Amino acid sequence: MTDVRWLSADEQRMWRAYLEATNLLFDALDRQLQRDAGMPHTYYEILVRLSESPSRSMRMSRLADRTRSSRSRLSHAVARLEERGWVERVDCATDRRGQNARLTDAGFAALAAAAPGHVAAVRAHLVDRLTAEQVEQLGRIAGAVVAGIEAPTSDSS
Amino acid sequence: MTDVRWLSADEQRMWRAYLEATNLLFDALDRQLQRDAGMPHTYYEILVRLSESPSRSMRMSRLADRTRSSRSRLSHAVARLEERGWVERVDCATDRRGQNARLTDAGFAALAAAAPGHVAAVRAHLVDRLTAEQVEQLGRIAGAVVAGIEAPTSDSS
DNA sequence: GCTTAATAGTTGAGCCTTCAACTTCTGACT
DNA sequence: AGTCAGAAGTTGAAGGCTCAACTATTAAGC
Repeated sequence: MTDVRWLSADEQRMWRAYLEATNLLFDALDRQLQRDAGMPHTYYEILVRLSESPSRSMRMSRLADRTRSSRSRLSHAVARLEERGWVERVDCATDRRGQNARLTDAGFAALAAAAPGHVAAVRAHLVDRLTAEQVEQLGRIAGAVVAGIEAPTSDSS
Repeated sequence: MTDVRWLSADEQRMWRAYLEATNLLFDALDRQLQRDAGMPHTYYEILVRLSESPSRSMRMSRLADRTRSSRSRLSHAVARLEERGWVERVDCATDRRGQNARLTDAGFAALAAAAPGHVAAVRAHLVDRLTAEQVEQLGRIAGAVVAGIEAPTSDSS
């Protein structure tokens, strides 16, 4: 920790470009969803995960892991989604501490209404701007980053 | 807009991996900065941009553009930074509407103190997990995304 | 069986961001 | 000079996120 390994010129360029692209992209997607579907992207993801479960419901902690969200964040989010009638909380049968979040029909409808516009935006801003090769490259790069953060190497300070 | 071009399996995989990686990465970086330097990443970027200006100051609107931030966000942020004594507002000489944000010595010191830990985190979580080739690939990909969002093709609905 | 540690989830305060006004000033046009 | 559209910044309210407590329940160790 005594002397710092600064970024090289190439690394610096990449990092700033990545930062810029990601900021722009996420802002654009969030704005599109907020405007056209009345929800932030994190809520959209929650609905997606629930919709993919056969029972359209999932344990809170599992849902938090899947959406890479803190339990606190998820708890607040589900409370909001419940107010809108898009999600219900159901007590867990086997564990009295547990809660299941269940997607309601209204929630499914909201998701179905939001999806086309969102996918179009993801295409317009990201997927359709890349070659098939780049799609593969980005997938690999993202995988490496996820693996690195999930399995902290050593100190992590 | 009548029928939707959903993502292919490959595209879907990439998109989710990218989403996951970016969420994890930005959360990790934000937490590191907040914990060790007491500032969110957006504030760090503001300080960086100011520090790179010869006069250590910049017009508010220019700074907003450079940091990809809304004017409102920047205004709030600079207010916060001013409270901490890291930035000062200075009236613009040539345009009475204008304000310049100026990095103070204390602000520069705070940035200098924060930088090593932040760079180490960027390395640990991103740069050092990629090959030189991947650094170049990601730079190119990010550039394409930025170009696409900056120059909206057509409808953008 | 009893104690203790760990898990599941919630809550409230504080902070950051967004959005939509709003004020002030400049520049262009007449 | 006079008008008026647009630019520069700010502000306050509303909503989402983080952090640190906190409750309730389960699992583990003795």
